[in-house]
Amino acid sequence: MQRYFGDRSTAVSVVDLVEHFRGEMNKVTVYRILSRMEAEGIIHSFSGSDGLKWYAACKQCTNHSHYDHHPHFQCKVCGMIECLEISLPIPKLKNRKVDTEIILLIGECETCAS
Amino acid sequence: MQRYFGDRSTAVSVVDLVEHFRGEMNKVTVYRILSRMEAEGIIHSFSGSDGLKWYAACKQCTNHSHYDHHPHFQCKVCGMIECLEISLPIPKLKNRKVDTEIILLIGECETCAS
DNA sequence: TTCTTATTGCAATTAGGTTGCAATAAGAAA
DNA sequence: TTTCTTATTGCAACCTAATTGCAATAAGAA
Ligand SMILES: [Mn+2]
Ligand SMILES: [Mn+2]
Ligand SMILES: [Zn+2]
Ligand SMILES: [Zn+2]
Repeated sequence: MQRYFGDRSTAVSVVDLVEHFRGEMNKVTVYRILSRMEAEGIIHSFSGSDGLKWYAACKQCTNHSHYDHHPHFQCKVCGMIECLEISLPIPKLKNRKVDTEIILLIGECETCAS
Repeated sequence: MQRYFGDRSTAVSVVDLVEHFRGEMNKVTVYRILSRMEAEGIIHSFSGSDGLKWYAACKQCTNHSHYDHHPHFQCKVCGMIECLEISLPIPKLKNRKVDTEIILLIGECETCAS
């Protein structure tokens, strides 16, 4: 599982992971390893637009602080999701205190757009 | 159900709706009416940070075009979600075509912050 | 009324995700 | 090596959101 995330730069849904490791390990084990790796700061998770859970490798996270508050981009054609190493400004709202923003940009990736 | 959304300015999760109309109508009916109202442009839906489905009244939608591409704000204390009538700039990405952004701002609402 | 379509209730099912518990694997201590 | 202890895994069962099939009822048009 460690190797799986080490070799890829894009995110992967839990559904796909369970399918990928089917026959090799139980789906409960997949969920548990993912939880462990997230707690250790190796990967981070987020919800896709359809509500499914996705995971991706962390680039600058430790088990004490997750630097995973970055936007993600999903291609509406092939479904691929990738982490964006950019930081967008958090808008200020009157009478409300905003401290986090969850952003999912949707469009077409390089492959699907050409 | 129409009245329910007409009287409120915040979003409501489907779970809460099913609970609210329990005894009055079947949960399947709740889901079906919501689908219908969304198709008619009366309400719009989105996923919360936990993956649950939420609905809110549309202010400028028709059955032909949904103007529901606005950010939402969720209070991490009371869980309330509201539509934000602001539009944030869609960032440009190299080699990718971005046409939609799903944004959920998280923080504390006026009531919970004071 | 009669025919036709739209809506609803209920049970069953699907799908993502979790929990309990026993079995096994891995490590440390002796 | 042997023994004790902890961590990991498999499997079945369970939970909850959401969907589907189908019969029953309601609503409208003819
Ligand atoms: Mn990421
Ligand atoms: Mn909204
Ligand atoms: Zn693509
Ligand atoms: Zn609040």
